[in-house]
Amino acid sequence: MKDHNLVIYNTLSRTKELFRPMHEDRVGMYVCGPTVYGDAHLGHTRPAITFDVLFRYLTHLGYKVRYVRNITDVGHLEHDSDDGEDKIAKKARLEQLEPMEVVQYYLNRYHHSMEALNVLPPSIEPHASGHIIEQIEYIKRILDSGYAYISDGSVYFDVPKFNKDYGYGRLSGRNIDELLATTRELDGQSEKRNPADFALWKKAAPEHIMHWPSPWSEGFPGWHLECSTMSEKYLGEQFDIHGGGMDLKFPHHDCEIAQSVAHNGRPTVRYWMHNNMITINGKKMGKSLGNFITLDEFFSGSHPLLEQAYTPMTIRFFILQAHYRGTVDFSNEALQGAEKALHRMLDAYRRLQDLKPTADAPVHDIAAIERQAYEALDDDLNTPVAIAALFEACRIVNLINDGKAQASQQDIDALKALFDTFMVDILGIVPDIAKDTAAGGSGSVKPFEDAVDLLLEVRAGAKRNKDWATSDLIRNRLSEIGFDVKDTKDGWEWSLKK
RNA sequence: GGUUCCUUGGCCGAGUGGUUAGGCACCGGUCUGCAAAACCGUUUACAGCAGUUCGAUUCUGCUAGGAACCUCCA
Repeated sequence: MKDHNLVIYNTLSRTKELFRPMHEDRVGMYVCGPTVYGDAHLGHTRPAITFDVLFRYLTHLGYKVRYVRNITDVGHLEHDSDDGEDKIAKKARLEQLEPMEVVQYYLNRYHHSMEALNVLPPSIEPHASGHIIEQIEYIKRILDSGYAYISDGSVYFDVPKFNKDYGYGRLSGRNIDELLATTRELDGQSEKRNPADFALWKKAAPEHIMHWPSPWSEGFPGWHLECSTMSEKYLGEQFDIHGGGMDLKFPHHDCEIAQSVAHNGRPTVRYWMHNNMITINGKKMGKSLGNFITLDEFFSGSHPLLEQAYTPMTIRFFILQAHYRGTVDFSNEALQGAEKALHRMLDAYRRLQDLKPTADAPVHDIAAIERQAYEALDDDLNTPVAIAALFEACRIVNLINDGKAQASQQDIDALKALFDTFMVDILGIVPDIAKDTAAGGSGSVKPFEDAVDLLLEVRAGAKRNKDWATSDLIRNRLSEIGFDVKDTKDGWEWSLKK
C-alpha cells in the first residue's frame, strides 16, 4: 500500500475530504451505468472514463477494488416520471423485439465502445432485471420500516414522512418542505399521496410487456431501487464510493439515499462523487437540439457537426485534459488541438523506447515529475495537471532524442517507468493503432511493418546517391497509401496516418 | 421562478492573496536536398463595477452573460 493522501470532493459535504476506505486495503465503489435502450453517446464517456481512472488509480495505490457498475434494463421510465413508458419496453415495441434482445444488442455495442476507449470492465456488472427478488425483499423492509405504502398494487416511497424524520434532498441541496406544503391537493387520479413520492414497485398495465410477480401485483421495480439494492448486495450496507453524472443527483441519488436510510436506518455511501456534463458548442447534448452525437458517429466522423473522425483515444485524452467536475465543451477546434497533443505525447513515448544512454550518472530529476503527477492525482483526481507533468517528461525525451541533452540509463528507466505508470496504467492512454490492429485480429502486422522499413531503406540509399526523384517518389507514394514518413538525424520514422 | 455552479490570453484548459500551468494555433530562430518532426525563444489573460487588503485573477457584494437539475409551458 503506497502512502498517499488521496483527497476526494464529496458532493454530499461539498468539500474535499481525505479518502480513507472503511477497510484498510479494500475499496468498494459503485457507479451508475447506462440504460441500454440506444447507442452510447458522448455523455456516457464522461462517467465511464472518470471512474475508470479512479478505479485504475486506487488499484495502482494498492487497494483491492471492487467496482460495481450496473446495467439498467428495466424500470427506467421516460421523462423519469412515474407514468412514462419504460424506455426499454418502448424500444422493443417499436422494433418488434424481445426487450432482452434490445438490452443485449445495445449492451454489446456499449461494451465495444468502452473497449475502444480503453475503459476497463468493472468487477461486477449487475442487471436490474436479474435482481427482481432482491428488490422485492428490499421493498418489503422499507414497508416494514413505515416509509412506504401500497396503493392499488403499486408501492410508493413516503417522501414527506421520510423528509420529516431524516431530511430529503440533501445531496442536491433541495429544500422540498415548500414543495410538499404547496402541492397538497392531488387531482384524484393519482395513486400517490404526494406528488413527490416515487415508485418502488409499479403495477404493470395490461399492455406492459415486462413484468414480474410480487406480493403487491404483477409489475416491475422503480428505477431508483436497483442501485440501492445491487450496491448493498455486492458492496454491503455501507461502502466507500458512489459515483455518477451530476444530472443524477436529483432525483436518482437523493432517492437512493432515502431508500437506503429507510432500509438500514443509516446512510450507505461514504463518498459521493459526480462528474460534470459534456456540452457541444456550449449546449447540453440533446436529441431535440440536433446536437446528439453517438460514439460511433464520433469514431467515423459521420455527423453534420463533425469536421472529421476522432479516434477513441483522442476523446479519452480530451476528456482527461479537463477536470472531471467542470463542464467540458466539445468543438472541432478543441478536439483537433487534443488530437495533436495526444500525438505529441505518444510520439515521445515511442521515441523513449529506443533511447540510448549517453551519460553515466543521472542528469534529470524525473522523481520531481513523478511527485508532481502523484500530487495532482491525489488532489481530487486532477488529471490535467498530471498530463502537464507528462508533457514536461515529453520535452526531456525529445531533447535526449535530438542529442541536445544527456541521459543515463537510470534517467531512461525512470522516464519509462513514469510513462508506463501514469500514461498507460493510470490514465489509460495508449496508441489507438495498437488496438486497431489487434481488433483486426491478424496479430501478424510485423511482416508488413518490415516491408515499410524495407522501402524506406531503399529510399535511404537513393538519398545517399542524391536521387531525390526516387526518394520523393517513395515517400509520396507511402503518403498516398497512408503512411507519414519523417526523416530523423540518423534514419527515419514512420507512422500510420489517422 | 427554485437549487447548484461557471465566466482565464486566438482556441481548449489548470491554478494561486504577491513568484512558469500544460496543450493547440501564431511569429522568430536552429536543423534539413525539400518536407515533416523535434528543439530554443517571443507575444496574447484572468467578464464588468465597487469593496476588504500593503497588494486580488485568487476573498466579499453588485451587474452582465452562460450551464446543469427541478418547476412551468408545450
